[in-house]
Amino acid sequence: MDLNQFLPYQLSILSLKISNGIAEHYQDQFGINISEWRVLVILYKNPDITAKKIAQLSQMDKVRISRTVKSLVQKNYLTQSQHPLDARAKNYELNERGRYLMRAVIPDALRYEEELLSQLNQDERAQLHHLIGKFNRILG
Amino acid sequence: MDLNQFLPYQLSILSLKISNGIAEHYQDQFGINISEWRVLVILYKNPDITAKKIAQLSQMDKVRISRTVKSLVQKNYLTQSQHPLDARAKNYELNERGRYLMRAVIPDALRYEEELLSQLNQDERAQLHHLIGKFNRILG
DNA sequence: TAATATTTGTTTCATTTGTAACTATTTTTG
DNA sequence: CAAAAATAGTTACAAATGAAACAAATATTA
Repeated sequence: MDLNQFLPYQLSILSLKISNGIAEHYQDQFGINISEWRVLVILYKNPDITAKKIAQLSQMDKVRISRTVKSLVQKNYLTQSQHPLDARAKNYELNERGRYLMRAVIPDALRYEEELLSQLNQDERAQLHHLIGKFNRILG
Repeated sequence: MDLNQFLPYQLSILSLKISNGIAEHYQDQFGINISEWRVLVILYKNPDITAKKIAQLSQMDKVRISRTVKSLVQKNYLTQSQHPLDARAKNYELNERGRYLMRAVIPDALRYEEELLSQLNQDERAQLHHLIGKFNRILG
């Protein structure tokens, strides 16, 4: 048995390389971590949603969401407001500063992705897309 | 920008699913974690090597190796011996109990991998292999 | 060969993370 | 409608992690 040929190992190494690279880049360039980045992306497209909804959309757990929105409010990228129907919940949305940040961050992210994908030809891209979909179906 | 279509995000979710599944399985079945599992696999094929060599082969950092071999020695799966030429280093190898464990763990791991791969046809397997190799080359 | 630099491995410390317990509120049910 | 159950979110605690400092030994170099 060769560790380097073992699929789960290969995948974890690969994904670690990619996400460490991104994490470092975002920390340096924008002072945000991956959790914060994910929540910001979600809120950019989905304004005025609760932590629960963020959790659903990001696949992050509620503790992490709680900490992340707290930090983003402190950094003054989000505004919090009472949920109109549920006193337990709060709604979150990007404030002007948050939207400004995202107008820089998102093109940057897409550029990074495009740079990765640009090394693949059309067939390889399609295969990648297909395989990711398939694994997600397999793994639930 | 859709988080769910963003490649680095998809990869990290995927790899997390796979490695969490495995981690839980190994903890339940054999009482070992992923770090321990990796070091055991390395030592199964490479007896009598130093922590440094383990680090090279596993791509784990030296702190993690140090802790992992310590724990494996405590759990009595490894024997430690002085390195003959370098007083700073120790050699590690599986003892009988460690080899016994690995004779159970390795087929189990390969079965898991095979179960994953069995859901792919021959073309898809080849594509997967190709893409992993390509990404590793791209990302260094 | 003595001084300096490098290497091997461990420990310390701060950070991240997840589980479980908790509070507060809302929903369900008898 | 009151009691019980469920839900939204936070906090407390413990485990995992990594960077940096460290000790000990080896290698280099002047």
